[in-house]
Amino acid sequence: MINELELVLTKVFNKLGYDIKAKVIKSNRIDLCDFQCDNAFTLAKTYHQSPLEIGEKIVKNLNDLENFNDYFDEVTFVLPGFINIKVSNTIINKYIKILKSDFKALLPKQEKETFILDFGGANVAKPLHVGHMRTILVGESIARIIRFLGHKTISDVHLGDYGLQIGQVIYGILGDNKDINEIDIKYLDKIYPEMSSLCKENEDIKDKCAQITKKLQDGDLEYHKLWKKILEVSIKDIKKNYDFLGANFDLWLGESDAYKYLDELKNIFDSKDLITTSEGALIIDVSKTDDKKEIPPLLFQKSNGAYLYASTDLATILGRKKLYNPNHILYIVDNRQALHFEQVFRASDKADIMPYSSLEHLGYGTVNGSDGKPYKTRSGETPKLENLFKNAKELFISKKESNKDMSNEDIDKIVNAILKFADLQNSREKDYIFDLNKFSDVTGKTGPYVLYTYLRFNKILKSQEISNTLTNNIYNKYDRDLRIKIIEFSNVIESAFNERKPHYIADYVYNLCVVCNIFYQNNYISNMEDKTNKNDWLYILELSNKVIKEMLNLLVIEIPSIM
RNA sequence: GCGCUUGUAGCUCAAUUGGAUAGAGCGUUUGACUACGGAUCAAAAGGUUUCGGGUUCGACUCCUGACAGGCGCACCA
Repeated sequence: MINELELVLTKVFNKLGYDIKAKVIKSNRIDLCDFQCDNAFTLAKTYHQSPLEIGEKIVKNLNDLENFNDYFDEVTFVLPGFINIKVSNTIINKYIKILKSDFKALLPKQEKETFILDFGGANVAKPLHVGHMRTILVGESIARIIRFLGHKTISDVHLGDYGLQIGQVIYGILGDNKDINEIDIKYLDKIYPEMSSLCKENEDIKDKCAQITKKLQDGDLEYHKLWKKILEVSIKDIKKNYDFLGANFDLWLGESDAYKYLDELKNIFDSKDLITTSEGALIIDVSKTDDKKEIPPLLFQKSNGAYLYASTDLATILGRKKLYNPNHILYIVDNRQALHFEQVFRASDKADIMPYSSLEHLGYGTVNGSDGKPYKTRSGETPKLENLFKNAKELFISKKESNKDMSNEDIDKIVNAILKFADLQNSREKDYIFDLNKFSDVTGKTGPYVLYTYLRFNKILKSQEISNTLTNNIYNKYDRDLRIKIIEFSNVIESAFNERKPHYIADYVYNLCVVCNIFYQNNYISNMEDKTNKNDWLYILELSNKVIKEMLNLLVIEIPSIM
């Protein structure tokens, strides 16, 4: 609808001699109008006239349009320069009908592209924590938004499966004389933190662990066997947790899979003379002459010959390019790695592997506890993700007497909704506070509120006959507000896609539900005598529930059968 | 030290990317059903957007300085 309004206004602009594309936005003053256009200000500047003069001219021309009523109820000029638009029932219903017949009709038409999404990147053998939930939710949500617009996505979990922590764990296993068949997730959860702190205290042990890691990477058979076992056990646990969150990965690859590209990668950099030696290590200078800040060089290979995070990330880009030739690679990774990605992207660009512009680091903020510090349990440990789920579930069940009669499946879905909505309504890139109390919160701006709204309407819809016709009537303010809100959804998805921000969708679906609930409270449908009115409303409700359902899907939230 | 980032109601967060009177939820106070699910709805109180300067018709938003928090800076990932 906004696009069409812009076209109409642009035509008037052009007719008046103003060469500019009109911009229409949602009104900031819904007490005054539905939409507003603020172009009179900018026009005033470029054409050296007063906003008043220009604005009034535009408004007059709009009002003189022959087909004015196809679009508008009222267009007015308000000082200092606002053009306020109230749209007509005709255009509202036109768009409602379009959506009803083709739900995606109003989305922007874009050329189909391939996106690789790199998220979830857990480190094998290290316990999962709340931060992993963040990357999963943001990553999976963005993947679904991209797919909704018709693009192709390939999700890759990109496990950290070949780094120092593996050497540490193997060192621990050997020290314990642990039988390979007795290695399970409980053991890994115990041994990794032990070895990690041991290495911090003892340089010699750390060196030994690094040597083991290097030997593993060089193909040592015994270590390889242990590594395989660690992978098997750890991935099984990771999958269990990621399944609970509903994340789907097309690829379960990791750093180790990038190793086969390292030689070729090195040759590419060598052939372009981009690698230099520094203190025994190989580095790549990624600074640019016009840099305002100093970007340190990328460390490509350690002095002992081992490869690092940056090199495997580059090798991964090379591998992805060869296998899938994507248009974009998106990394949904903690903000703290911004510098790392800046270096990697620059290096990739310099060596013509993939251009800088096609690589995006979608950083997310740190998840903190209610004290504003990284989320910890009372005893000071980082809580395991699995326990978090368990606690959330218990809290939810204790919330209401009837909750314990629900099926386990429904409980899981609602708990998921609580966690995901609480998480995804925050803007992606900022740190945020993860409050356990939010787990038990089911009123207000929460997942359950949205689910409740959907289920309530769904019950009415299922019990009624609905014909697929809509009159041109709009019956009251609540009705009108709902229709306008529904139409907005395509614009919301477009912005969420452009900026890779799922919270736009969370915010929208919540607000849509608020409008729905106000409508519900004020309009009683079931026993209505006016059958035309009744059918129109059912038609609208059916559409709004469809929108809610699709938006929830984009937020990775499933709908339970009952609440 | 260099760099990045954040600062909005008591608390947790938004603000259509420079627009009008800065919006929600929680919490607090007060109301609403012999109706489709009360996990709902209506209303009130709560703000010098950390502080100062600048840019302009207009600034939470951009620039600049201060203050306060968080984070990153080569052989971890």
